[in-house]
Amino acid sequence: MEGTPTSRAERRRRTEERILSAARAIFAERGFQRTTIRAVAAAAEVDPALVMQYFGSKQELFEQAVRIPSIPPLDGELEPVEELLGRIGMKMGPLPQATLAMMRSMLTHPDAAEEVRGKLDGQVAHLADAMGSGDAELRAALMVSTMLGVTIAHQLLGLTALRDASPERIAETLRPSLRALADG
Amino acid sequence: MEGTPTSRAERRRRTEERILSAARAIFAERGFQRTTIRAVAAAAEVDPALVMQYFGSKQELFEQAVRIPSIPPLDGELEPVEELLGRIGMKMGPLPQATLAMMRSMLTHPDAAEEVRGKLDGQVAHLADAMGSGDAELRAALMVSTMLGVTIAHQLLGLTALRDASPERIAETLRPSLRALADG
DNA sequence: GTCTTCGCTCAACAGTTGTTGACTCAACGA
DNA sequence: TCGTTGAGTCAACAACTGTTGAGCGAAGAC
Repeated sequence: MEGTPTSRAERRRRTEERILSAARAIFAERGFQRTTIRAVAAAAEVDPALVMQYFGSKQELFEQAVRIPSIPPLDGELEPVEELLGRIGMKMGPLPQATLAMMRSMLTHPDAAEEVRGKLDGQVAHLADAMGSGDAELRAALMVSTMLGVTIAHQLLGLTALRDASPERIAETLRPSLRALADG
Repeated sequence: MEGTPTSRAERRRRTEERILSAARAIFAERGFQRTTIRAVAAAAEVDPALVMQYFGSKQELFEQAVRIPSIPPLDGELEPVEELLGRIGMKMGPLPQATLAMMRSMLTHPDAAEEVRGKLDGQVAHLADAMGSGDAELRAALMVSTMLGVTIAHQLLGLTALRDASPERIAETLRPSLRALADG
């Protein structure tokens, strides 16, 4: 029993984070449309009106919830291709809720689609200009698409053959395939 | 101006098909949740109540609309793996609206997710038992996931690098990658 | 202690949704 | 010709949705 456990500013930050956390979880599980402000509020043990007061609209709540702390760009050492091949395992492991929420919504929420397309286009460009040859952009796009497909099948659809495979094993098995795309 | 262009039975079949066609288009474009009975009815130039009278519920309308005429199983000649590799091009070309509707909805509509998972699991099993070796099932699952990812990126997200690439070129570039998975 | 600020709740509005029942009218069988 | 069937419409209900404004009560400033 602390005397004054929460100052006003502290209280605000906590409930705000509680709402964001609940929103991330529900957006990730149901996608944008099927997520209701009321459901988020209930999960955060808060009145629905408070969610509006904090974030203005459902759309802005979504944007805030899926805004990712921006991964440190690169260690700058490895070639992008080698780095991707090295990080497959990590990308197969448990993804942040924000990413899942984004992916879950990208096929039915135009804004999410735009956002994801932009991010993927960026990865493609980044890979492509480290690959050189003529159809590098296409091959890079197929690498990114492959990662996307495996992630969806694994994390969102739960294909039975992938469900109980460890991230490392998936990464290992997938590597030759991506390698084939990386080279001509 | 035909005298009696439409018998009663004929009329019914036509409007039913008109509704189904409109439903497929809108489901494919917006997914299950964002598709409204009213929108389908309007596109079919029909009263919303008629849609209900014909199909009973939005869910049943969806099921009927995405029910695919079941592709002729196989020509029975080629090995499944070779057949997949041969048909990549076709799968990259314009897909039936029913398939697009299914894919569009699979991340946000539980029933669609279940259906797709089942279909993909089937393809995985079919591929896997033609591949033999130890981790065949995992490799088959990754092949299917790759196809899924490329299709999503190409048809639903519209990655810029894939948007203006011809189906044949995509198939050609993707083949070595899938080949690498098919062999150990 | 007082006044103010502000986190938070309550109750409600307005729009949209899936769904339903009563009704109209032309096609059909006798 | 006449009664019946069934395709199609109209108006409405009930539930749910995002969103809003008035108000309560405790933390903070003075």
